[in-house]
Amino acid sequence: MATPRPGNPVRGSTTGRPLMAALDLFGRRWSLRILWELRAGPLGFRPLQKRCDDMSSSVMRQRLTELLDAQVIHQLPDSRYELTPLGQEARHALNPLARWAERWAATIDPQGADHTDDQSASRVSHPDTVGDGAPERGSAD
Amino acid sequence: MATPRPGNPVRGSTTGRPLMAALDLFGRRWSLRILWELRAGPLGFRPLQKRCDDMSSSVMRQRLTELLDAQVIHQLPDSRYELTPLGQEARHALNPLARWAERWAATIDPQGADHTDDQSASRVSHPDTVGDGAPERGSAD
DNA sequence: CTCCCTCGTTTCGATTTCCGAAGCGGTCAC
DNA sequence: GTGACCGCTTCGGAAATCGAAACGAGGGAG
Repeated sequence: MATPRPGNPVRGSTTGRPLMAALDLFGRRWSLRILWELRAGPLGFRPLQKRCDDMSSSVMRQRLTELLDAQVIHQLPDSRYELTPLGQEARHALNPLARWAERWAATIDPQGADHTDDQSASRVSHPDTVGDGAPERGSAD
Repeated sequence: MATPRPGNPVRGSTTGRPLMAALDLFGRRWSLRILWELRAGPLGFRPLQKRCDDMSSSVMRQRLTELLDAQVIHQLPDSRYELTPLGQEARHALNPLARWAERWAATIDPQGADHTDDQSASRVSHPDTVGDGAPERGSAD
């Protein structure tokens, strides 16, 4: 399937508006997750796959190709995958969504839910919630 | 398919971390688009469908059910769909992504810009990308 | 050297999701 | 009545995704 690019018609939108292209690209299964899991640094194929809850390798290859094509990630000489600067920006654009998810959890689930099989919702220690890999940013959040 | 909720295991993640639930919910086709198209105010089923580039009604019903279930939208007495406060927040959390999409377009387009089977690609000012809808009434954006 | 493990990647059949068109019952205008 | 919307459902076919197996390449251990 064609990699969505701004300026082209995409799935579900005949006009190539950038946002629609982005919504197509990131609306595909696992793309956002891959972006998210690469936040802490480059990862190889199989390690990345494991982090993504062992997603199927065929789909993973497909997503990686699309993200490479969209210049959101690139491949290092040692063949690991890394976010491009553009990719890092996209990843940062995800922060508000992550924060919203926390509020969401708190709102629809005020007491009942014990998502206690992991350390969600109220902890800052896990490098996994909203924490950027890099503390030194002044960028656009 | 079960509507993703924070605190439950979701597709592709056995832990129910809120972000993963959100990524599952919004990673499904059209969900983000629906959120986006409801930004300007409540819409009925068919009008909304038309705005979403005539997506198939079956999938639309499915997405609506999930979003209702997740309390991101609700249904008015006249049966139109509207963002809940929570939904509006989610919709706002999308703004950075919309802005990123613009930068993305600007970055990767200069080179590959011959996708000329539509009218796009070189105008930089789309009136409809980040602009919150409904300028005609002073809503709270 | 062989044995074993990991790596990136491809292939293929089975399952799930999505599409798209048709149809249902309802309301309102003509 | 007819016709045009409406919210919503059904169903067959197309497409995306899954999951497991396999490939060659590389590396370390014995």
